[in-house]
Parts: sequence; C-alpha cells; structure tokens
Amino acid sequence: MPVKSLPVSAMELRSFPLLKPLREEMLTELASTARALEFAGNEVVFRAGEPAAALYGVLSGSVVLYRSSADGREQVVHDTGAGRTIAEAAVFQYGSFPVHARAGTRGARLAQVEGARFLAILDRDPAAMHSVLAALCRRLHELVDRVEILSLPDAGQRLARFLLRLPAEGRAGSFRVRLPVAKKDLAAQLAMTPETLSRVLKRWREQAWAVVLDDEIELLDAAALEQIAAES
Amino acid sequence: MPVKSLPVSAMELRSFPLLKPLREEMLTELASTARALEFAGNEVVFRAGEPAAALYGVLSGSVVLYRSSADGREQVVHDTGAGRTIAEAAVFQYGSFPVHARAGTRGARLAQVEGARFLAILDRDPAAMHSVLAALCRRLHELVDRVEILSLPDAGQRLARFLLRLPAEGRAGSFRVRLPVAKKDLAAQLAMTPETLSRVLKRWREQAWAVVLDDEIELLDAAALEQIAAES
DNA sequence: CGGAATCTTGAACGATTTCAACGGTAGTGG
DNA sequence: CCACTACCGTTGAAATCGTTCAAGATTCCG
Repeated sequence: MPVKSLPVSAMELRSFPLLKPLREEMLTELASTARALEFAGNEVVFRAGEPAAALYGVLSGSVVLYRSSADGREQVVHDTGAGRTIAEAAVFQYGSFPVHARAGTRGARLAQVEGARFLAILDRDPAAMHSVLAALCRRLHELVDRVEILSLPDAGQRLARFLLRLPAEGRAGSFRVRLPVAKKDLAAQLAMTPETLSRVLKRWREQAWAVVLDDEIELLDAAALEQIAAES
Repeated sequence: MPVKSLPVSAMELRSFPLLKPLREEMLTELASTARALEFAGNEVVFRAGEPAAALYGVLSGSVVLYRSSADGREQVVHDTGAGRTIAEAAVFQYGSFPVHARAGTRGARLAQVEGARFLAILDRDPAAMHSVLAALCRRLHELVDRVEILSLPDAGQRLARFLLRLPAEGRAGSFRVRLPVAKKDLAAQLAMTPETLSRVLKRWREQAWAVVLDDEIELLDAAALEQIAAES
C-alpha cells in the first residue's frame, strides 16, 4: 500500500488530456474524492483481475504495466511517465484491470481518480462528455500525424512536413512560421539530433529555400519544400 | 456537389475506429441516414465556417484538409486516406468546420454520417458512449506507444521494443512470439527497410539471441533484448 | 562578469539505405 | 502437372545519411 495519501488539486488533474476538457466545477468535484498516492519503487499499484474502480494519472515518476506469466516471469506491456493516464479504458467498460501495475524502480506519485464518479459526471452532462470525446479525437489526429511524420526516413522530409502544417503567415510562394518549441525539442520531436536539424536548415539556407532568425523561419520556396515533403 | 450518393452498409461504417464499438442495431440506424458520396478530383467536400452537421469517413481515395490564406494560397493541414474519419471533433462540439476539405486529385468516396444522429445514439445509451470512449483511449495508448518506438534512433531497439510487448508464450529467459503482419509491413511500421529488418534478425541469430521460422520468432535471450530496448 | 544552455559548425565514424542479385513460394494459365 | 510469373525475404557491396564527438559562438541568467 502507498506510503502517503494526500489530496489532489483540480489543477493537477487538468494536466491529464482526458480530464482537461472538464469544467472547473467538475474537476473540483472529481478532486474531492481523488487522492495523490505515493508509491515506493516497484510497489504494486493494482493487480490484473481486480475490478477497475479507479483510473490513475501519473503525476511524477513512472508506472510499469506488466503481465506475469506462469513461471513468474514479468512481461512489460507498457512503461508510462508523467502526464499519462492509466486504466481509463477498463474504467469506461466497467471491467477489471487487464494487467498488473507497479511503480517504476524510483517510485511514483499517482493521482487516483474514482472511476464511478468520473463516469457519473460525464453521464449527467452530455456537453462535457462531448468535449471529452472531441478532445480525444483531436489528440488522436495529432498522434496519427506524428506517426506519419516519424515514419519518413529522411530528416529533411520530416522537417518539411512539420513546418508546412504550422500556422503560417505570408504570401504565395513564400511565408513565415514560428517554431512552437526550442530547436532542440523540435529535433527530439522529429526524431533527429539538434545537429542534424541545424544542418538541414543550413542546407535550405544555402539553396535559398529558407531564412532562419531564431525561432522564426521564412520559407522562401514553398514549392520546393512541398515537393520534398511529398516525396516517397 | 458529389457525383453520386449511394446508401452505406453498417459493415462499411464499422471500418472506422470511432464507430466500431457500436452495436449492430446502432450502426444500422446510423447507416439508414448515412450516404456514400463520390467526389471527383479536387471537388470541395465542405468549407470552413459551415456548421459541422456531419462527420465523414474516407472509404477510398483521399481527402485534403486545407486553409486558404488571404491571397488564395492553399495551406494543406492534413491529407487523410482510407479508414480515417474527418471532422468528428467539430461535430462533437456542435461547432463549424475549422478548415476546408476537398477530395484528393484522384477523387474520393466518403461516408457521410449525420452528426446529430450519432450523438443522439450515444446520448441515449451510456454503455455505447463508454465503449466509444474506451476504444478511443485504447487507440490513443497504441499510438503513443508507436510514437515512442519510432522516436528511437536504432533499428534494433525499435524491433526489440516491438517484439517485447507482443503477446508471448514461453518460459523464463526464452519465449516465442508470432509476427502479426508480414515482415515487409512490419518493417514499414518500424520505419526501416525490409533489408534492415532481415539483417537485424540475422545479427540476433548469429548472437544466439533469436531463432526465426517464418513469422514465428523464438527469443532465446530475453534479457539481452530487454537491455537493447531499454538503452538510451 | 562568470556560467550554463542553446545553437552552430566541422570531421570521422557508423548505421541504414540503396542497388542488385538470388532462392523460395504461391498463384496462374497452359 | 508443369512452366511461368510475381512477390517476399535474404544476402552482398557500395554509397549515403545521420550520429557522435569536439569545439566555438551566442544568448540568457544568476
């Protein structure tokens, strides 16, 4: 059992995409019965087969989801970090946990949210339910896009695709975008090193396709980039 | 306006992840007011600002979502193919389409599903709503996993991670998995060429970490693979 | 004014892709 | 039943691309 059990704030709950669309009063209600649990390293959070009475959000640390085979070997199904929620699907279907969960080796802080309470809130307010649905759909699209981008073998292609669907301003043929994150984080998001990102931009600059000023990039030859992005 | 408007079968609707969890009778009801629309190349499906009265599933061909800037330049936001649904988020929030949509250059066949009808079905049956939510959550997890895998720079790492969370059977230290798809498709899913996949498996074979028989792979040294997968 | 962090650039190495060829298998049509 | 073809999977060799390691430039912050 967890070392400590403390109250959770509505704000903390809002850090989870699943709960984010809820209105303030709903989050407060949810928070009233939610608990922040501190688990020691490798401590069990729940076991497969137990009724899924609550869903868990990872506040810090990590949680390992695993199956245990007959011989006691542990097969890791999942290894989730902060910001992820766990067991929502089981909760929505009134089911049991399909896998075991334990804290990572360095422990974890989890928000435990009563499943029934969450469902009740959604069931009594269709608009909130629709918001949650809409949010999930948007996030799904976003992820599908990221998978598509990450599947491209060429670093330039990945960057071009990413930039071309950023909100842009400018005229035909040439336009300007603002990077939403630091270059090093962008690089990570596009599965390349910062060095490679820098070099791709340099190459584009040399070919007069782009001008870079800090986090602003002026795409001079949209046609060229679109061709790169479309290749394959 | 579309060239043809034909009825859609419940079965066709089930091919979309969003609708898949619905019970047969619900799909039939949905299908009764749904239409399969055939769009010619580049034909407009809907315009930004119009009320989102329906959501669309791509049956074949592709749909391009785009914004148009003041000068008439067209910025592509999205390029979706068969199996994807469009505009669900807007429908769930009773909003307007945020972008324009047109068929790809080679046309498209779309299932047009009445948004109000879909919402009505879900609102009157909480269990169905919960199934849809659960399905979306599961798919979300799946995609987050894929993004994580695709972000790994090393081909061996990607394959190891993938294999280790496949349903497995076997004893401690050694177990067997069955590939869910052909090797060439697996390679594509892991963002590598079939050749590279073949070579990674060969290397593992030479190190006595694995034995491959068609689509069955015996992992002899789970510890070694786990270490590879965990690195970085 | 340090000092840290980000970004850039260079060079060398390593990995993966590419190109090419071959064996095996399944499906097709004679 | 047997070519014959087409596709998948494998292997080899070469080339390319990205990473790694190292260093310098710049900015921001204490």
